[in-house]
Amino acid sequence: MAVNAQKIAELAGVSRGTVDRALHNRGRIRPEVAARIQEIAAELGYKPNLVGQALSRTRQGVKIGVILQSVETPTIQVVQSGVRRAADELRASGGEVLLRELSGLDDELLLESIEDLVSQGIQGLALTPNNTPELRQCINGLSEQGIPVVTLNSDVPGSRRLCFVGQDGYRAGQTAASLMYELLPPGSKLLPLAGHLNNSAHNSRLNGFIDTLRQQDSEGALTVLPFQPCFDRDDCAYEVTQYILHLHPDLAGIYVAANGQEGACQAIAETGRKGRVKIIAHDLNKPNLRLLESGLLSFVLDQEAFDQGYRPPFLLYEYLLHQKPPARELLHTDIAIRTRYNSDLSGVLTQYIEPDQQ
Amino acid sequence: MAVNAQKIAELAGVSRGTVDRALHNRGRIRPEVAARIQEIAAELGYKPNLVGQALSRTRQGVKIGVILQSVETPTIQVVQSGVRRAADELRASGGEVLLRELSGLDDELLLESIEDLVSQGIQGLALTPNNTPELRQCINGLSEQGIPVVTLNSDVPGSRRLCFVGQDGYRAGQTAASLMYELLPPGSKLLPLAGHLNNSAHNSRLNGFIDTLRQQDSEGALTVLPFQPCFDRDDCAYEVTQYILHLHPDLAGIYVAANGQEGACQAIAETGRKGRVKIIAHDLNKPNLRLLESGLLSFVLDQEAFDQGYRPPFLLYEYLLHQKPPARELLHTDIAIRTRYNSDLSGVLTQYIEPDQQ
DNA sequence: TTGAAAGCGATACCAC
DNA sequence: GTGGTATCGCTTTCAA
Repeated sequence: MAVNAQKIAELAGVSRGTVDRALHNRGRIRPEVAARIQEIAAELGYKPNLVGQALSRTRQGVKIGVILQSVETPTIQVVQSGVRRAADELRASGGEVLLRELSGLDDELLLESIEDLVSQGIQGLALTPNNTPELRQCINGLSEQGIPVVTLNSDVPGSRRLCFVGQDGYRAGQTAASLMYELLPPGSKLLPLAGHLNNSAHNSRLNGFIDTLRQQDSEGALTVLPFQPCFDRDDCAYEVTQYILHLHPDLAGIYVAANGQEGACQAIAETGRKGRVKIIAHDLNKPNLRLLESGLLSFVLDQEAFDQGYRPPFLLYEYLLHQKPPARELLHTDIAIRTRYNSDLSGVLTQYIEPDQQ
Repeated sequence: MAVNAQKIAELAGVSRGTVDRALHNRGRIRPEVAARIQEIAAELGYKPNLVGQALSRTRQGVKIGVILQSVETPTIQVVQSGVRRAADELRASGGEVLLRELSGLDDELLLESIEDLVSQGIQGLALTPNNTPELRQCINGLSEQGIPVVTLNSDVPGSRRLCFVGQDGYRAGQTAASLMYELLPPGSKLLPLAGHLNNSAHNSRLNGFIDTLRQQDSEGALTVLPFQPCFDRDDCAYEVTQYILHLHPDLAGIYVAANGQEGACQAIAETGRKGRVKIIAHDLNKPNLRLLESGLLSFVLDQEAFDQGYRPPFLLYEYLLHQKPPARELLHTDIAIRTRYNSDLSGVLTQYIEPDQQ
């Protein structure tokens, strides 16, 4: 049987309440008594029973707010299912999750939603933020008010958020680069396709990709063509790919840093170059899984979007209930390299990539 | 505020105790009362508060046994750190984990350890089993006694274990095959290196690998040389690789299904074929990470050994405390494709692959 | 500054 | 069959 507060109390000749105050530096206790109690606790290797702790604290009730933007996109829908799962599980532990789902990116609407949730009495907030000065200020303000904030999927670097949960885009781009390096013979020509030019998450992927290829040793070096923006549109990607194929019939690889992979794949398929032009894209979802299975996509780099929704409520819960901060300020989700054979393990993944489930 | 047993009791005009019996079909209750209570509970969407439930049950105390064999191997050491972490976390919830660490594979010693743990009063057991008739019988026996068993890392198929947590070797082999298929030009020669001929886990990798390559369409087909056993020894792998290189100077890829990757890599490096012969091996550990970084290994397929140790104690805990069986009988850990760029995310992985930590 | 006691939610035991 | 009550471990009043 593990030691509990009662045992320490007996050994110290005081009451449980006193032990509690000593161990949590709550004051209202004679210093020498506190010291002795802490000594005894350390000696016995006392660890508070988290279940008891949690149960006791449910008296205050833990209320956590979550705001997701761009819920119309497949990736955020996976994030969403992670949040829902977390909400379910936390409910079974007396926690409450208030979820707001917003379409598109709208700073004003976002700030309104925050206001609303705060007025509902949330004690912690997780959200997909916009990287604007207003929002940074808002996050810092909440933090000062004692409402910890977790950013997810995208970050506001340098703000006073508790932590960020999401992909390390630069690293993901590097990973894509190393895959290309393995896949293609020296001297091969590579085309990077960008999304919107002002999307910082996608840009860091692109930078990671390009930087890494530039660093390759000269003997195995690949030729990187200038990147082309596609605005996350398949029709643009299709057109660009066709055009580049025309200019460079010996094109050997395409890296789709944002969206548009279906367009690029179509162009490759139509020109009979399937398998001869290797394509790497991001995010495991239904269409991408099909492209993997058809052999048009060589790899998909997944950002584990489910985790990005699932973890933040728990991180806040832990922080609020046990004062336990996250292990790191940046909690980068795994960069999962997916092929057709490791994309559907025991049905675990399929439920994540199915956004229209209920 | 979520509904609790008290509220249901009030609405039904009975006591909490009666509600409890009704909801858990414990008998000693008038059927019509039970029915009414269940109806009310369903209507209110009652979910028992898991924290309260857990706390209540700590009175009996949950004692879980874990037995690991071959603790001298790097992979099992990672499993071990997963078990230790789980033990720590469960202790904070009133659970107790009794861990037995055995060197090598020894059926007799294993059975003794089981006996020992059972006599200590464990209510659930997780272990790395040998696939022998005696052990199958033992597992079935424990299961009948009401002691659920979880197999981990390797399985005893068809036994009455609660579930298995570990790699799907066949799928892993398939993944390796698909990587080779992407990496190498049509017609390339491939060498599969096996471990011991009687290791069923390693054999299923090999089968997955060979089957998948045989199914490739003829236009992109690769040539698979007869596999060579290396007995998990680097010196054997080194010798075999040198010999095969001699016979087939145009060798383009090596798949190390078991161990011996360092020997194979050395042979490739020494003959100046680094990068020209692609090598894929299993399990992310210190030496393999170095080989990845040096570029000798193209990919490492990791089996997430940490999870294999971490999850079983929780699965048993959940089962014992809330009668909640695992989602599936086979809980296959992710087949993680690792390159140098996605092998060390935020330090999360490094602590797993560092077996000699405390 | 300290102790005693009342919860948190569910379960188990003992009366009736 | 059913209700009452003690209990798990901890936090938080309220008295003293």
